[in-house]
Amino acid sequence: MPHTHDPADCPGCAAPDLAFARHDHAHCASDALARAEVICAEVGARLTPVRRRVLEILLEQHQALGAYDVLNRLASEGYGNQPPVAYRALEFLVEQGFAHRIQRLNAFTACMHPGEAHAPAFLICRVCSAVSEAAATPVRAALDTAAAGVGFVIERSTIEALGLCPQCREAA
Amino acid sequence: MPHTHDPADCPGCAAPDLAFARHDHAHCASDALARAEVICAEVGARLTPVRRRVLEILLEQHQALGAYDVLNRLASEGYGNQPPVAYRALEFLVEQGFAHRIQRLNAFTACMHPGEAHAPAFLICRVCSAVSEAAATPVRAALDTAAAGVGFVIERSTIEALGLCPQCREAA
DNA sequence: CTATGTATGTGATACTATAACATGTCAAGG
DNA sequence: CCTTGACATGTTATAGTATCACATACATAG
Repeated sequence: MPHTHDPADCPGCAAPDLAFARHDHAHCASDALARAEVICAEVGARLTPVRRRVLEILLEQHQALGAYDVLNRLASEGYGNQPPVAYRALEFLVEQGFAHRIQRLNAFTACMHPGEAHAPAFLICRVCSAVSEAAATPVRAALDTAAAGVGFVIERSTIEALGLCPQCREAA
Repeated sequence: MPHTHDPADCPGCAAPDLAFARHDHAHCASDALARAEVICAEVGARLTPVRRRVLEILLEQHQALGAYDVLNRLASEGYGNQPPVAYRALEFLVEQGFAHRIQRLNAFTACMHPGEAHAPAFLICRVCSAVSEAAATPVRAALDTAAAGVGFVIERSTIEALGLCPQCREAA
């Protein structure tokens, strides 16, 4: 049941460090899914069963999953079990902005802010593998400035950081 | 013949947009190689024939080469022709800071500033495939700020941008 | 109903990367 | 000198990631 999204109402959205903070993940996930459905309806994209299921799988945790991890899940649930099945669904989700590819991990993670224009940076914990989508507007601005200085026009950017999340840092 | 490196003396170093600017590439490449030799001597690392040759190959152009591209070159010149040969040499070069891995391309490019501490950002032209190592200190600072805001400690960062270099932009 | 575009199924293959173990090389210490 | 140990390379095999190409199904507009 899609519902209007009020960030103030959403424990997940309220925290910028979503992936690293305790939060109502069921809400967080169902909300992202609902927003994806709304966006698809608006733009006429088709959130088919496989695509929807892949998004659900990605939304289960704040980590990145490899295409073959996704594929194994799909296969065990009766969907196709050939690589293109997973890759095509993932490609669709990335195109629509419902998921992001994490270059460093050759893996994919659900987008926590579908529909909102954003230049994301990803914070990847090397211990617990949590992936957090950080606000990167200033980062992207600095990158644009550096590029503009040499006459380069940026079309897509990849900003990823590997390190320790607050919890794992404290544990160490 | 190794020589002392004076940036003011180096047409390459003078331009921040090295890869995109016309420059004395022979000088640019031989200089980077010479600096790598000096650094190896200083830290006791061994720039063996394969490693040196791989660095020379990477230095031939301001583009990124895949491990298998490098391997093919090596094989055609009588070095080993198994993947580990290339991967080990590339790993050494990256560890020593003589080369960088471009995550987006699964490829490697020679470092234009070996020995100088730098948090590089890479500008990748999608048309001519040139890769430029841009000054990214402000970018990295913005990223550190964003990470610190959520208590995340960055250990390694990947900052890459895909787009159009000045030449290709003009041509389009 | 059927033509068309889009999505999926499927087999094969290409590309990227590492494990594991054998062999070679070189320099320091006996 | 020679041995020993650390590092580098050679080689086989295999793991992991991604795409091609073609067949089939499915939904919707005309």
